[in-house]
Amino acid sequence: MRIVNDIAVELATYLEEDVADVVMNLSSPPRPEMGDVAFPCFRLAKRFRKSPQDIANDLKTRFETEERDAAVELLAKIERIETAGGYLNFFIKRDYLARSIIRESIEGGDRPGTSSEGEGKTVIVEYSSPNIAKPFHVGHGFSTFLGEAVANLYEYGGYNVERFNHLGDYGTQFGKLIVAWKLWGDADALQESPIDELTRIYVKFHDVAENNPELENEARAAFGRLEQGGKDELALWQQFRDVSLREFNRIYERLGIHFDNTNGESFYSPMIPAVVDELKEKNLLIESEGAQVVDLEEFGLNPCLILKSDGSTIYASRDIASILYRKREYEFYKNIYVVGIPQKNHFNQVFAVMEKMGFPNPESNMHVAFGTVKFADGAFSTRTGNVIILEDLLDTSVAKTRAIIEENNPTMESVEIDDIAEKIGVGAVRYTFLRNGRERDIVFSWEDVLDFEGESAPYLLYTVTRCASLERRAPESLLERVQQIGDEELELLVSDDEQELLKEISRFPASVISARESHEPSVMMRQVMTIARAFNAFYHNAHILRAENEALGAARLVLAQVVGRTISAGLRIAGIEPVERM
RNA sequence: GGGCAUAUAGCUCAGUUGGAUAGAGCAACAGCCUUCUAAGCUGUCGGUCGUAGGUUCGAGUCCUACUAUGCUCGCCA
Repeated sequence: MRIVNDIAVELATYLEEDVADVVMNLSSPPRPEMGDVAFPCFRLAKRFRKSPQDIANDLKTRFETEERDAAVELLAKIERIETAGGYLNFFIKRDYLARSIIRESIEGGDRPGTSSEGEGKTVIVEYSSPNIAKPFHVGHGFSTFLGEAVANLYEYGGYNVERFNHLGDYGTQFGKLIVAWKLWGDADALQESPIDELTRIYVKFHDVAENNPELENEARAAFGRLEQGGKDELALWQQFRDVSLREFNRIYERLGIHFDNTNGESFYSPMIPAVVDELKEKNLLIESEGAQVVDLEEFGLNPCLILKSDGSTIYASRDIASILYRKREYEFYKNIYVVGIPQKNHFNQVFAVMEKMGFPNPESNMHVAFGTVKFADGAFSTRTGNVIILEDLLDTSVAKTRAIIEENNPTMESVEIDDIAEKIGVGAVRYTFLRNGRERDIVFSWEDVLDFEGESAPYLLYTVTRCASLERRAPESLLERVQQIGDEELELLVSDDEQELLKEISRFPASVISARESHEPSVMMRQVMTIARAFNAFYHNAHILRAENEALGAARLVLAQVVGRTISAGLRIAGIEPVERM
């Protein structure tokens, strides 16, 4: 709400403080009957040597008697000012509040609260990053959904976003796969169901290696040959990579996610010698137990391993190479890694090495960490097959959605149901990963993911369909009136329900900014949920198409449209596609 | 043992740079479909904010210690 800023400007003038500082202190009272905007005066008590209550009273008087034009103009929009226990509470005129919030929201069109703050700035978001030859389970889903939402949040702020999928396509694990394939591989099975076959031999490798430790050495040797460009190894690696990528792309297609860059670890590996040279040149590399490390004691971290004792590379060296490459090619403003919490230490080390190398703005590299998806009795494990494949979860969710739609809409055509069930079912899964703070672990439960009541994506989508349905059913004359809605009509939205809803709508843009700055889509998600709840209460209590008079009906329909557009915008940022009916 | 997280209602979680009577959803219970979609709405029940100190006019929020849990601590990623 712009008037909040106007109030802050006045207060700042009276108190001779920065407007920004005053804005920070303004808040909303806990209950609507206490006002719309609150200013706590406690911290001013020392400065003025008065009680907060007295200061609040002085400010109230000052507001009410000030004769400057700006102040008079502002006061005209304020119903009254009250003081209560050290708080200065402003009651904004309801008609003004209704008109200004709706106008402000309409200005944003389908993207309310969008901005151009990021113009000319490139942000790299690395996310998803599955490992070749391993199943795409719901743990990868977390990175995929969170990363996409973070990328969307930056785009919404006008940034140029580069979506990176840092494929895990290199490392000792491929040595293991190569060895395992030569021992037990089945070419037909690989064509039939590549990930299953690769997982099978990978699991078998670990089983057998437990009693035959020399297999591990063979695997390391095989990876060494791969890195040296060995023909056999390279051909196998390429094949494993191709078949895996085919499966991953099917999932990304379904999710509507498109990466700008899918260079995996293998892409950066050849750049490592240059990194090693640079580290040597800067005297940062020291030998330790046969390996090459960078000491990070000054950062309170353990040494970062750059080259293993056999001279082959490791993930830290690949990540360092990738940062240098990205800076060179993209001149990024931020380089964001959406990777699980367990790798926090790793990224701290890598970023510390960057700082030691004299990398400009080392804090532009950041780790956006997220919690672990696990079962009640422990973490997922590919080796034991104790995982939930993301596609299975999506299919189950879509199937359940379909059953509900069929029950509620006996006449709906099958193709339409397919389309809607897919969007809602997938949306419900995505929402599960975005609803809470990202660093929280998720204990997987079918029951929770498939609960479509209360705080859920279907609830939000249902609210959107209610708004859409109103528009479909509205008579032509009302729609025309809505097209050219006037201030005098919008000013009719003064009931408690309407005012509450309006205030929640007005908070959406700030929630998007906050979500972006903290890389927490949940912040925006919650605001959207609050708007939906407020709308559903309003919808239940008030008639819209059958309002007391047409002017009020038109205003309420505009309100419903604004709600629909705002929730839809939030859903799209979350990667969830709104539907018209369900 | 060192480091980093986390601890709020029976369960899953919010709680804005420290501010007014700590909030949602689920579960349980009681209501609301002849009325714009009941995947909805309303109400009831439910809390020593892990424990103990400290800072402050004021602490769920900041500091210290402790307890519990999780992650991590070079040749996997």
